[in-house]
Amino acid sequence: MKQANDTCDCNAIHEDVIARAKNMMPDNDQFRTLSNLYKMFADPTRLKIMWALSKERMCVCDLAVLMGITKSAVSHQLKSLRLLNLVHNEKEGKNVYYSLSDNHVREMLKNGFEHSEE
Amino acid sequence: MKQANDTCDCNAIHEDVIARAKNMMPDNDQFRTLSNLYKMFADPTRLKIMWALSKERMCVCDLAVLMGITKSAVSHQLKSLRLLNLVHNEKEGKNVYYSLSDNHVREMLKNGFEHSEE
DNA sequence: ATAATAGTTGAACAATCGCTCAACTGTTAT
DNA sequence: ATAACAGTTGAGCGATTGTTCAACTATTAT
Repeated sequence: MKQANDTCDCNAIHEDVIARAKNMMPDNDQFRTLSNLYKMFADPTRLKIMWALSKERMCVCDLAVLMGITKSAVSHQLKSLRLLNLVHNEKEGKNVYYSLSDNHVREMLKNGFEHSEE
Repeated sequence: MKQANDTCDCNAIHEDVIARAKNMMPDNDQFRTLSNLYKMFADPTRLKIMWALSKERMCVCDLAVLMGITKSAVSHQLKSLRLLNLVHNEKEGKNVYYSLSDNHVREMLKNGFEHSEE
Protein backbone atom coordinates (compact mmCIF):
# COMPACT_ATOMS: atom_id res chain seq x y z
CA MET A 1 0.00 0.00 0.00
CA LYS A 2 1.30 3.41 -0.80
CA GLN A 3 2.12 6.18 1.61
CA ALA A 4 0.02 9.13 0.49
CA ASN A 5 2.14 11.81 2.06
CA ASP A 6 5.69 12.37 3.23
CA THR A 7 4.95 13.71 6.67
CA CYS A 8 1.86 11.69 7.50
CA ASP A 9 2.29 8.42 9.38
CA CYS A 10 -0.54 6.39 7.87
CA ASN A 11 -2.05 5.14 4.62
CA ALA A 12 -4.95 6.65 2.77
CA ILE A 13 -7.99 4.73 3.90
CA HIS A 14 -10.61 6.45 1.77
CA GLU A 15 -8.74 7.72 -1.25
CA ASP A 16 -11.87 8.99 -2.96
CA VAL A 17 -12.84 11.09 0.05
CA ILE A 18 -9.36 12.57 0.24
CA ALA A 19 -9.22 13.24 -3.49
CA ARG A 20 -12.59 15.03 -3.47
CA ALA A 21 -11.56 17.20 -0.53
CA LYS A 22 -8.15 18.00 -1.99
CA ASN A 23 -9.86 19.17 -5.13
CA MET A 24 -11.98 21.82 -3.47
CA MET A 25 -9.61 22.75 -0.68
CA PRO A 26 -8.60 26.44 -0.42
CA ASP A 27 -4.84 26.89 -0.42
CA ASN A 28 -2.75 27.13 2.72
CA ASP A 29 -2.47 30.90 2.51
CA GLN A 30 -6.22 31.30 2.77
CA PHE A 31 -6.35 29.13 5.85
CA ARG A 32 -3.46 31.04 7.36
CA THR A 33 -4.97 34.42 6.62
CA LEU A 34 -8.37 33.46 7.95
CA SER A 35 -6.91 31.95 11.11
CA ASN A 36 -5.01 35.20 11.69
CA LEU A 37 -8.28 37.09 11.52
CA TYR A 38 -9.93 34.76 14.01
CA LYS A 39 -6.87 35.07 16.24
CA MET A 40 -7.82 38.68 16.89
CA PHE A 41 -11.13 37.50 18.36
CA ALA A 42 -9.46 34.70 20.31
CA ASP A 43 -8.35 36.76 23.29
CA PRO A 44 -10.67 38.16 25.99
CA THR A 45 -8.87 41.50 26.14
CA ARG A 46 -9.03 42.15 22.40
CA LEU A 47 -12.62 40.96 22.35
CA LYS A 48 -13.47 43.42 25.12
CA ILE A 49 -11.66 46.23 23.33
CA MET A 50 -13.56 45.55 20.12
CA TRP A 51 -16.83 45.26 21.97
CA ALA A 52 -16.21 48.64 23.64
CA LEU A 53 -15.27 50.28 20.36
CA SER A 54 -18.38 48.84 18.77
CA LYS A 55 -20.39 50.94 21.20
CA GLU A 56 -18.40 54.15 21.17
CA ARG A 57 -15.21 55.81 20.00
CA MET A 58 -12.66 55.80 22.82
CA CYS A 59 -9.15 56.94 23.58
CA VAL A 60 -6.47 54.60 24.91
CA CYS A 61 -6.88 55.76 28.49
CA ASP A 62 -10.62 55.17 28.42
CA LEU A 63 -9.99 51.64 27.28
CA ALA A 64 -7.28 51.09 29.89
CA VAL A 65 -9.59 52.20 32.71
CA LEU A 66 -12.48 50.17 31.34
CA MET A 67 -10.42 46.99 31.10
CA GLY A 68 -8.35 47.55 34.21
CA ILE A 69 -4.99 47.08 32.49
CA THR A 70 -2.15 49.44 31.63
CA LYS A 71 -2.19 51.81 28.67
CA SER A 72 0.77 49.87 27.36
CA ALA A 73 -1.12 46.59 27.26
CA VAL A 74 -4.02 48.27 25.50
CA SER A 75 -1.70 49.96 23.03
CA HIS A 76 -0.01 46.68 22.17
CA GLN A 77 -3.35 45.03 21.44
CA LEU A 78 -4.55 48.01 19.45
CA LYS A 79 -1.47 47.70 17.30
CA SER A 80 -2.35 44.11 16.42
CA LEU A 81 -5.90 45.12 15.61
CA ARG A 82 -4.65 48.02 13.50
CA LEU A 83 -2.34 45.75 11.52
CA LEU A 84 -5.33 43.65 10.49
CA ASN A 85 -7.38 46.77 9.74
CA LEU A 86 -9.95 45.95 12.38
CA VAL A 87 -9.68 49.36 14.06
CA HIS A 88 -8.50 52.77 12.96
CA ASN A 89 -7.38 55.81 14.93
CA GLU A 90 -7.52 59.59 14.82
CA LYS A 91 -5.14 61.74 16.77
CA GLU A 92 -6.65 64.77 18.50
CA GLY A 93 -4.24 66.76 20.61
CA LYS A 94 -2.73 64.52 23.24
CA ASN A 95 -5.31 61.81 22.70
CA VAL A 96 -5.66 59.09 20.11
CA TYR A 97 -9.22 58.00 19.46
CA TYR A 98 -9.93 54.52 18.24
CA SER A 99 -12.99 53.10 16.52
CA LEU A 100 -13.94 49.97 14.62
CA SER A 101 -12.89 49.98 10.99
CA ASP A 102 -16.17 48.81 9.53
CA ASN A 103 -19.48 47.17 10.22
CA HIS A 104 -18.17 43.77 9.35
CA VAL A 105 -16.25 43.58 12.60
CA ARG A 106 -19.34 44.76 14.46
CA GLU A 107 -21.34 42.00 12.81
CA MET A 108 -18.82 39.31 13.69
CA LEU A 109 -18.99 40.41 17.32
CA LYS A 110 -22.78 40.46 17.32
CA ASN A 111 -22.95 36.98 15.79
CA GLY A 112 -20.48 35.70 18.32
CA PHE A 113 -22.40 36.95 21.33
CA GLU A 114 -25.70 35.76 19.91
CA HIS A 115 -24.25 32.30 19.48
CA SER A 116 -22.70 32.17 22.91
CA GLU A 117 -26.11 32.87 24.42
CA GLU A 118 -27.67 29.79 22.80
CA MET B 1 -7.90 63.55 40.24
CA LYS B 2 -9.02 60.06 41.15
CA GLN B 3 -7.53 56.82 39.96
CA ALA B 4 -10.41 54.92 38.44
CA ASN B 5 -8.92 51.49 38.75
CA ASP B 6 -6.34 49.66 40.82
CA THR B 7 -4.34 48.12 38.02
CA CYS B 8 -4.65 50.83 35.40
CA ASP B 9 -1.92 53.45 35.19
CA CYS B 10 -3.95 56.46 34.14
CA ASN B 11 -6.91 58.63 35.04
CA ALA B 12 -10.36 58.40 33.56
CA ILE B 13 -10.44 60.95 30.79
CA HIS B 14 -14.05 60.53 29.67
CA GLU B 15 -15.86 59.25 32.71
CA ASP B 16 -19.25 59.34 30.99
CA VAL B 17 -18.01 57.17 28.13
CA ILE B 18 -16.53 54.67 30.55
CA ALA B 19 -19.64 54.61 32.71
CA ARG B 20 -21.92 53.98 29.73
CA ALA B 21 -19.73 51.15 28.48
CA LYS B 22 -19.39 49.56 31.91
CA ASN B 23 -23.14 49.54 32.19
CA MET B 24 -23.74 47.44 29.09
CA MET B 25 -20.59 45.37 29.21
CA PRO B 26 -21.03 41.58 29.25
CA ASP B 27 -19.24 39.98 32.16
CA ASN B 28 -15.74 38.56 31.97
CA ASP B 29 -16.96 34.98 31.69
CA GLN B 30 -18.80 35.76 28.50
CA PHE B 31 -15.71 37.32 26.96
CA ARG B 32 -13.64 34.38 28.06
CA THR B 33 -16.07 31.81 26.71
CA LEU B 34 -16.46 33.57 23.40
CA SER B 35 -12.72 33.98 22.97
CA ASN B 36 -12.31 30.25 23.60
CA LEU B 37 -14.73 29.56 20.79
CA TYR B 38 -12.86 31.85 18.41
CA LYS B 39 -9.61 30.21 19.50
CA MET B 40 -10.72 27.04 17.76
CA PHE B 41 -10.87 28.95 14.47
CA ALA B 42 -7.57 30.70 15.13
CA ASP B 43 -5.28 27.92 13.94
CA PRO B 44 -4.78 26.90 10.29
CA THR B 45 -4.79 23.18 11.07
CA ARG B 46 -8.04 23.26 13.02
CA LEU B 47 -9.56 25.50 10.39
CA LYS B 48 -8.57 23.02 7.70
CA ILE B 49 -9.95 20.12 9.71
CA MET B 50 -13.26 21.89 10.18
CA TRP B 51 -13.39 22.88 6.54
CA ALA B 52 -12.80 19.25 5.50
CA LEU B 53 -15.46 17.97 7.89
CA SER B 54 -17.88 20.58 6.57
CA LYS B 55 -17.62 18.82 3.21
CA GLU B 56 -17.65 15.20 4.28
CA ARG B 57 -17.45 12.84 7.21
CA MET B 58 -13.89 11.58 7.62
CA CYS B 59 -11.83 9.29 9.79
CA VAL B 60 -8.66 10.42 11.54
CA CYS B 61 -6.38 8.87 8.94
CA ASP B 62 -8.17 10.61 6.09
CA LEU B 63 -7.64 13.90 7.84
CA ALA B 64 -4.00 13.12 8.57
CA VAL B 65 -3.30 12.35 4.91
CA LEU B 66 -5.23 15.39 3.74
CA MET B 67 -3.37 17.75 6.08
CA GLY B 68 0.00 16.06 5.80
CA ILE B 69 0.52 15.74 9.55
CA THR B 70 0.55 12.79 11.93
CA LYS B 71 -2.55 11.05 13.22
CA SER B 72 -1.47 12.15 16.67
CA ALA B 73 -1.49 15.83 15.77
CA VAL B 74 -4.93 15.46 14.20
CA SER B 75 -6.22 13.57 17.18
CA HIS B 76 -5.02 16.23 19.60
CA GLN B 77 -6.78 18.94 17.63
CA LEU B 78 -9.94 16.87 17.33
CA LYS B 79 -9.97 16.53 21.09
CA SER B 80 -9.98 20.32 21.50
CA LEU B 81 -12.78 20.63 18.96
CA ARG B 82 -14.72 17.87 20.70
CA LEU B 83 -14.41 19.58 24.07
CA LEU B 84 -16.11 22.67 22.66
CA ASN B 85 -18.74 20.52 20.92
CA LEU B 86 -17.70 21.67 17.48
CA VAL B 87 -17.30 18.12 16.16
CA HIS B 88 -18.64 14.74 17.15
CA ASN B 89 -17.46 11.24 16.40
CA GLU B 90 -18.81 7.77 15.72
CA LYS B 91 -16.71 4.68 16.14
CA GLU B 92 -17.07 2.02 13.43
CA GLY B 93 -14.76 -0.94 13.80
CA LYS B 94 -11.19 0.25 13.85
CA ASN B 95 -12.11 3.68 12.54
CA VAL B 96 -13.48 6.76 14.22
CA TYR B 97 -15.48 9.00 11.95
CA TYR B 98 -15.73 12.68 12.67
CA SER B 99 -18.22 15.25 11.46
CA LEU B 100 -19.24 18.79 12.33
CA SER B 101 -21.60 19.05 15.27
CA ASP B 102 -24.09 21.41 13.69
CA ASN B 103 -24.73 23.89 10.92
CA HIS B 104 -23.68 26.80 13.05
CA VAL B 105 -20.02 25.82 12.72
CA ARG B 106 -20.51 25.38 8.98
CA GLU B 107 -21.99 28.88 8.81
CA MET B 108 -19.14 30.44 10.75
CA LEU B 109 -16.68 28.87 8.33
CA LYS B 110 -18.65 30.04 5.31
CA ASN B 111 -18.85 33.59 6.64
CA GLY B 112 -15.16 33.57 7.35
CA PHE B 113 -14.16 32.50 3.86
CA GLU B 114 -16.59 34.92 2.28
CA HIS B 115 -15.08 37.76 4.28
CA SER B 116 -11.51 36.79 3.51
CA GLU B 117 -12.31 36.96 -0.20
CA GLU B 118 -13.42 40.59 0.00
C1' DA C 1 -1.98 -16.32 20.07
C1' DT C 2 0.23 -12.94 17.20
C1' DA C 3 0.72 -9.18 14.24
C1' DA C 4 -0.97 -5.13 12.08
C1' DT C 5 -3.59 -1.09 12.01
C1' DA C 6 -6.63 3.04 13.93
C1' DG C 7 -6.74 6.03 17.31
C1' DT C 8 -5.68 8.25 21.95
C1' DT C 9 -2.75 10.03 25.43
C1' DG C 10 0.92 12.43 28.10
C1' DA C 11 5.52 14.15 28.24
C1' DA C 12 8.67 17.24 26.13
C1' DC C 13 10.12 20.81 23.18
C1' DA C 14 10.21 25.05 20.40
C1' DA C 15 7.52 28.81 19.16
C1' DT C 16 4.23 32.16 20.09
C1' DC C 17 1.49 35.18 23.12
C1' DG C 18 -0.01 38.77 26.45
C1' DC C 19 1.52 41.42 29.92
C1' DT C 20 4.75 44.47 32.57
C1' DC C 21 8.42 47.52 32.82
C1' DA C 22 11.28 51.19 31.41
C1' DA C 23 12.50 54.33 28.05
C1' DC C 24 11.01 57.04 24.64
C1' DT C 25 8.05 60.77 21.45
C1' DG C 26 4.76 64.29 21.08
C1' DT C 27 1.45 67.55 22.79
C1' DT C 28 -0.29 70.78 26.26
C1' DA C 29 0.02 73.64 30.38
C1' DT C 30 2.78 76.41 33.55
C1' DA D 1 12.38 75.89 29.46
C1' DT D 2 10.09 72.61 32.32
C1' DA D 3 6.76 69.57 33.93
C1' DA D 4 2.85 66.66 33.19
C1' DC D 5 0.35 63.61 30.61
C1' DA D 6 -1.16 60.46 26.35
C1' DG D 7 0.50 57.12 23.79
C1' DT D 8 4.04 53.95 21.56
C1' DT D 9 7.78 50.78 21.53
C1' DG D 10 11.06 46.97 22.50
C1' DA D 11 13.02 43.86 25.78
C1' DG D 12 11.96 40.28 28.88
C1' DC D 13 9.05 37.20 31.45
C1' DG D 14 5.88 33.50 32.42
C1' DA D 15 2.21 31.04 30.39
C1' DT D 16 0.11 28.83 26.62
C1' DT D 17 0.14 26.45 22.17
C1' DG D 18 0.98 23.00 18.35
C1' DT D 19 3.66 19.41 17.15
C1' DT D 20 6.40 15.15 17.63
C1' DC D 21 7.57 11.05 19.94
C1' DA D 22 6.77 6.95 22.42
C1' DA D 23 3.72 4.18 24.87
C1' DC D 24 -0.63 2.64 25.19
C1' DT D 25 -5.78 0.53 24.03
C1' DA D 26 -8.90 -1.54 20.91
C1' DT D 27 -10.26 -3.83 16.85
C1' DT D 28 -9.37 -6.83 12.91
C1' DA D 29 -6.80 -10.21 10.21
C1' DT D 30 -3.66 -14.22 9.96
